[in-house]
Amino acid sequence: MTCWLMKSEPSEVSVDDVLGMPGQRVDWFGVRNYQARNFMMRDMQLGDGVLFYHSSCAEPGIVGLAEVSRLARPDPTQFDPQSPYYDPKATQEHPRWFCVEVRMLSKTRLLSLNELRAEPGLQGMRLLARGNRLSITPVTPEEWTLIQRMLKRASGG
DNA sequence: GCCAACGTTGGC
DNA sequence: GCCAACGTTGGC
Repeated sequence: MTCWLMKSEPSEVSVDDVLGMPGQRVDWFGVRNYQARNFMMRDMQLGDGVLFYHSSCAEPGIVGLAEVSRLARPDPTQFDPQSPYYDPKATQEHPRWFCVEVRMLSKTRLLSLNELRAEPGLQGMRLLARGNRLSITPVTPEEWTLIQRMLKRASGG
C-alpha cells in the first residue's frame, strides 16, 4: 500500500464538509497539475492511505485520515464552462484531468505544519521540501507510522 | 497583501 | 528546445 498527503483548502472542501457527505466520500476534483494528476492516474490504488491536509488557511496541517475509495476517472469539472476548473482544451474523447474518490475514515486533532516541521523523523518529507507546492505528495511507510504516533500524542508538545 | 518558488505558455 | 514572461501556490 502506498500512502499520500492530499491538500484541500477548507474554504472549498474541509474535513467537516467531507464527513457531512454521503458515505463520507468526495471526488478529488480540481487538480490542475500534471505531477499530482499522474499520482492519481498511475499510482493510486484502492485502499491507499491518505492524510487529509488543510492548506491556505489560518492553521495549516493534517486534520483527517482517509483512504482512496475509487480509482481515477475523468474530472467532470474540466468539461463544465461554469466551473472555475473548466479546461477548454479538454474533450470527452481526450480528457486531460482525472480525479480519484477519497473516503474520510476519521477526523484527527490538528497536526500543524509547524509540528511536522519540528519532527526530526520528518526532515525528508516531501510536503516539507523547500518550495514544494504539490497538492498531492507521496508519504513513505516510515513517515506514515511516525505521523500516526504523533496524532495520538497531545498537541503543543 | 507580500513574496519565494515553481509550473506553464508561447515566441523564436 | 530554449527561456522570458506570466500565473499560481501557499505560508506568513
